[in-house]
Amino acid sequence: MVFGNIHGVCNASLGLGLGYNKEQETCSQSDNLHEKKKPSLKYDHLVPCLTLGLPEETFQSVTKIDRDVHRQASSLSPVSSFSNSSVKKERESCYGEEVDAERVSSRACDDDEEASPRKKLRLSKEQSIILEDSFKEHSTLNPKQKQALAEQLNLRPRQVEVWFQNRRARTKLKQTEVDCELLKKCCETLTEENKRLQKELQELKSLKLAGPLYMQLPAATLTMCPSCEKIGSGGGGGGSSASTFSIVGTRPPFYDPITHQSTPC
DNA sequence: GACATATATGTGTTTACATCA
DNA sequence: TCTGATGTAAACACATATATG
Repeated sequence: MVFGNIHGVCNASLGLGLGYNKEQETCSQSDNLHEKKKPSLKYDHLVPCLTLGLPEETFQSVTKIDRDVHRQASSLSPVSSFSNSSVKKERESCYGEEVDAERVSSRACDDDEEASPRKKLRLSKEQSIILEDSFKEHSTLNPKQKQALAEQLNLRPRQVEVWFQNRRARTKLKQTEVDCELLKKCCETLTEENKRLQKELQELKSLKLAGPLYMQLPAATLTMCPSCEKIGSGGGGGGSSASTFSIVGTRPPFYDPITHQSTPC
């Protein structure tokens, strides 16, 4: 998510985005058939980040999901799941017996599932707890885990799969809401920052009109660039616009409202 | 009865893999 | 043997339907 040029500070754009720590997640799965990584879409480690800089520096948002691992898992799996709807329909009609058998074993307390084909399952508290715990461990399941959970909970693998899908959706929704709030706050902060910068720019322009800036400022007001560690002379050999010094007492131009750190020139 | 939530279903996309020319 | 095209299966996200409290 990138919001470029929200407030348009001169030629630089403001990038307002959500980032995430790319910390390596440890694979908690016991049956590491396929060194499964968690999908990067997972929001648990998203950390909001604001960038104030050139467009090319704007943050690249959540990367494409690494699906490879799931494919590998699926290809290795002895368990067939009816995830593809068309296939599912076909198979349900062809293998009705199998499906019915699954239904019968799906829930101990559902005696008359034949009566209502879409009677909604209500998970018991224990089942929910186990599923939640499992979800905390890993938000996606490989076929083996799915099967094991299904057996443990006396549910169909499909039900476990659906529960995880819906659970991921809920997590994402909640995270989106949190992110939205965060972005609003960031936006407000940046708006204020933009105002301040505009004001500062006006002041600098007015100073420049009156003469070279460095001639007007006491030496004590010049600071060293944290990046190149030199005091820029501004209008020396290059362009005066690339000045590397800033005025003490004001925040540096590229101020990160989140980290409260300035970006070096 | 309206509403929120949980569960289920349908659809489209992506990817790995197998097969074939 | 290598390579690109093609088909298939599996898993997912997402939207939506529907049962339930």
